[in-house]
Amino acid sequence: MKQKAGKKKRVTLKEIAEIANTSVTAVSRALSGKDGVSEETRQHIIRIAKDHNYRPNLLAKNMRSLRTNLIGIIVGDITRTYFIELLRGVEREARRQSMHVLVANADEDFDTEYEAIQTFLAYSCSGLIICPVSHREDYLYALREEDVNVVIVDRPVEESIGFSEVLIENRKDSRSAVDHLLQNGHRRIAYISSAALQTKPIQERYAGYLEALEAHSLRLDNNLVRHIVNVDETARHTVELLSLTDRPTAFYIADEPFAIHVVSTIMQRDLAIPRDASVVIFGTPTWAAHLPPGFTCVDRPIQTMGEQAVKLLVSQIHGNSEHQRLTLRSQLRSRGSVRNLNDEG
Amino acid sequence: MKQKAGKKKRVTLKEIAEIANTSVTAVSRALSGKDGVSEETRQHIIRIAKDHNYRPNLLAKNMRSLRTNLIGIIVGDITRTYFIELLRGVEREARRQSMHVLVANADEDFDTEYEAIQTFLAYSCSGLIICPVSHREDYLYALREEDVNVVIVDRPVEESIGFSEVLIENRKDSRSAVDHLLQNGHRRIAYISSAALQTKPIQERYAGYLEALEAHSLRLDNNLVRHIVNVDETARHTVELLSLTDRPTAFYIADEPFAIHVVSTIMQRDLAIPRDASVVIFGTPTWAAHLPPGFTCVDRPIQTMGEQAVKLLVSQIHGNSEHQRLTLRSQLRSRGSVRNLNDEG
DNA sequence: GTGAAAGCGCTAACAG
DNA sequence: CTGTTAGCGCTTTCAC
Repeated sequence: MKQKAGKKKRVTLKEIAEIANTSVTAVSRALSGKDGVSEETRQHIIRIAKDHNYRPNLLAKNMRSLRTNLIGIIVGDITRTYFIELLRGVEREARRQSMHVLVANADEDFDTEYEAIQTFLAYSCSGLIICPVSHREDYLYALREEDVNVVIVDRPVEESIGFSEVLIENRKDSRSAVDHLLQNGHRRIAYISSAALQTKPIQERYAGYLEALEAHSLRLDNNLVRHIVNVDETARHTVELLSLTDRPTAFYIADEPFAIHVVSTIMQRDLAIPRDASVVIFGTPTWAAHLPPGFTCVDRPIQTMGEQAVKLLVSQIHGNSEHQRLTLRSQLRSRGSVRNLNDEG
Repeated sequence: MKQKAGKKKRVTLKEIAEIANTSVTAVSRALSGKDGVSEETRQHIIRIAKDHNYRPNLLAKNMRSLRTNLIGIIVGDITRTYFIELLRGVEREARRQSMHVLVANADEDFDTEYEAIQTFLAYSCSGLIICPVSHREDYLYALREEDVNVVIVDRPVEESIGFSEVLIENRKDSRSAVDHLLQNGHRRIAYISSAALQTKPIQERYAGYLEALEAHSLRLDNNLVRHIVNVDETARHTVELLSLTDRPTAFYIADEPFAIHVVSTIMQRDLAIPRDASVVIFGTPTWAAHLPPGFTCVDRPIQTMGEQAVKLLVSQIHGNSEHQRLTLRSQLRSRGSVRNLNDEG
C-alpha cells in the first residue's frame, strides 16, 4: 500500500554506527555532545549523521528517559484573541526553553478539556498549562495526586490544590475601569458581560463594577446590568439600554467579544462615541486602537502571562516544587471613547 | 529533587498484569479490544485498569508501531484570523478521525518553519499540513524523497513535487471582487496589499485585479496601487490616496490585516462609507459584518479548507498515494460598503 | 576512550 | 484462549 517510491529511508543510530564502523553507544554520545568519544571519532560520526540526514527519534528518546520536552496547553476557546495572545507568549517562551508545545482547544467544554489532558499525559507531556473551563476541581486534585506539573492560567482554582497560577487582578482592574468612568462624571454605567460563561474572571469583573459603584455611594440599577446569554442578543440589549428614559451615559463591556456588537449598535443608531455614549472595554479587540475615536480598554499583559506560565512550569519540571501564585496587573489604556462630563454645564 | 509527595504512580501494563495475575499480552489484548482473551478475563482486566486509572503510554505504543496518530500543522502567522479559522477546521476534522494535532507557528520565517517540520518529524508525525512561508521548494522535495505525508494549504507549490494541496482560487475570487466594484460603476479602484509578504495568493489577487481592469479596458493607474511594506504605513497611503485630485471611488483591500487601517483612516477624515468611498475586503475581519455599514468581503471557506486538508492527509496516511489538488471557491458577500454609482446622475 | 548489555512500555509473531 | 519472546530506537549503566 504505502511506501511508494520510498527512496530515502529514515536512518537510525544503529545504521550510522554500522557505517561509521563503531558502536551505537559511541554514536549516541557523539551526537548528544557528551564525552566518552575522541574528538576525531565525534567529528567523523557527526559528518556521517549529517550526510545521511539523521533525525533523532524523539519518541524513543523520550520513552527511554520517561520525560519529554513537550508541554501541553489547553485553551478555553481558540477563537478568542485572548487565547491566541496567550499562545504566542507560551510558544515564544517555550522555544527559548527548547520545549515544544502541544495545543488543544477545549471549546469551553469540560469533557473536551478533560480528554485533551488525558491525551497530553498519554504523550508524556512534562507539564500542562490549563485554563479551566469549569468550576470542577476533582480532576485537578487527581492531577495533583499523580504529581503532574500544572500551571493554571487565567481562571483561579482552589488554593488548596496547590498548583501554580498566573492570573490577572480582574476585580481590581475592572474596578479601575469603572472608576475611570466615574471620575469622568458618569453615573449611569451599563454593564455588559456574558451569562453563559460564568468563569471566575467574569464574576470578579462584575464584583469590581459593584465595588466601584459602592465606593461612590451609587445604587445599583439592575436595568443597566446585562448578563447576556448569546452574543447575538447583544444588539437587542444595547438598543434597550439606549431606549431607557434614563439612559446610561456609558457602557462598560466586561467581556471583549460583546464589544463589537455594542459599538456597532450604537453607531448604527447614529449616535456618536463618546458624544452620546462612552465606552470602556475589558480586553483589547484588534480594532480598538484604530477605529475612531479609539477605544479605552483594559489592556491585559496576556503574552507576559503566557511567558510566565511557561517559566513557572519549566521551573517545576526542573524540580522546584513550591507553587506560586503570580498576579499581574492590567493597564487602563485611555483612548478617545470616554467623554468627560465634568467640564460641562 | 522532584517527586514531592508523589502518591499515585502511573501504572503500566506490566503492573496491571501482575495485579490481574496474567500476562502483559493478555492485558494489552483486553485493553485494545482485540480478541484472544475470554470475556471474563477482559472484564476483569478492564476493571483493574480503570481502578488504577491506567493511561496507555502513547510514546511506547507509537514507537512500537512506528506510526503515530499525530498530525502537525505549521501555520504562517498565528495572529492572523485566517490561520485560526484554518486551525479550527483542522482540529475538528482531526478529532473526528481520532488524530491529534501539533501546532507550530512559523511567524512567516522560513527557518522557524523548517525547524518546526524537523521537530514534527522527530516526533514521528504521520502527516504534515504546511502553509509554506517561502518560495523555496528544495526542502519540500526532500520531504517528498523521505516519503513524508504532506498536504499543502493556502499557498500552492510546484506541481512536480507531487503533494496534495488545498487551495483557494485567489485570482478568480479577487477578480470577482473587483468586477463587483466595476459593475457598480467604479472606475478608479485603489488596490491595497502587502509588499512584504509576497506569497502566491497575494500575487494572484493582484493578477485578478489587473485582469478585471483589463476586461473592462481600463488602464492601470499605478498611483492607485499600494504594496505596503509595513502595516503602520497604511494610514499614510490611505491619506495619500484620498488626497489625490482624481481620487479613487473605491478601495479594494486584498489583504485583510490592512483593512482596519484603511477603514479607520477613511472614517477619521469624516468621510462616510460607502458615500465617499466604497470598500471591498479580501477576507473577513471579525468586525466586517457588524460595523456599520457592514463590509462587503470575499468570504473564504477557511474551515472547510482545514477539514479537507485533514481528510486528504488521513487518506494518504492510510496508503492512498495519489495526490490531489483541491480548489475551493470563495463567496463574495455583499454588505453595505459598496456604493452603486450607476443609478446616479 | 570504548563497547556490550539491559531496558523504557508496548505490541506482534509465534508456539502451545 | 493464552503466554513467551523479541524488538521498536534510544540512553544509561557497567565493565574493560
